[in-house]
Amino acid sequence: MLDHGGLSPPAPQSLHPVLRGDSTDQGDLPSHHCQDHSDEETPTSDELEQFAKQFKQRRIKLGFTQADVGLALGTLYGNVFSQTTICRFEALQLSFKNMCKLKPLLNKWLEEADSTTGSPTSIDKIAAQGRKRKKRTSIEVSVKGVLETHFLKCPKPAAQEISSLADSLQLEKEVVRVWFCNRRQKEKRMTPPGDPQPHEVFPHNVKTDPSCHDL
DNA sequence: ATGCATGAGTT
DNA sequence: ACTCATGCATA
Repeated sequence: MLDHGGLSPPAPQSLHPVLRGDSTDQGDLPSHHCQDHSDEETPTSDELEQFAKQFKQRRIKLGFTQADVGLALGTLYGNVFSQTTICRFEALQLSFKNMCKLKPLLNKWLEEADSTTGSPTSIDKIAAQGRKRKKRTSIEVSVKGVLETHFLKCPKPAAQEISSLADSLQLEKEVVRVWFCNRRQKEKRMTPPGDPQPHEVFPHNVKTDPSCHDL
């Protein structure tokens, strides 16, 4: 009988076919049956955008920090997340697929948080990572500039090129390699660097042919 | 809020 | 060696 009066306001759902023809399929679920549901299922980038915005607003209104949410998700469903991840979700700085995966979780938390008026959020910490993490290498701005220039020229440099670059910049080869990996990931985000709030511009995957030619 | 880093899963 | 999800440490 009708929809359960949960907390879903008449949100304007802009349904637009989000089709991207990139080589590497990210989060394109094959819709077997043409039965579109109200919520659930793969949302569009626009929906994610709106959800993220509302999520942040409500979160703040309820007086929770990003870290609180991440922890709550862990104690509630077993999936602990860091402040970083929550922050990136709100800023849409994750890949489309990743956003889709986290949305249901955060949505659930929202329901609980605003439904439960003053609930004792039992916090539990399960940190046990005895690993020697390398200290964060601070790359100079000038060096970053050089790297960016190279990235524009060739986002996927070969191992040899990385070696040369690392040598020229006086950096560890591994550091340079990781820098390129991270840079590529940035490009794959929903909110690509350089574009504040486009309309529906998805991160187009350029055909990265290994034809960076001579050096 | 963001930069560099790790690790599991792929190609 | 790369991608992808995720986070410690830091700005």
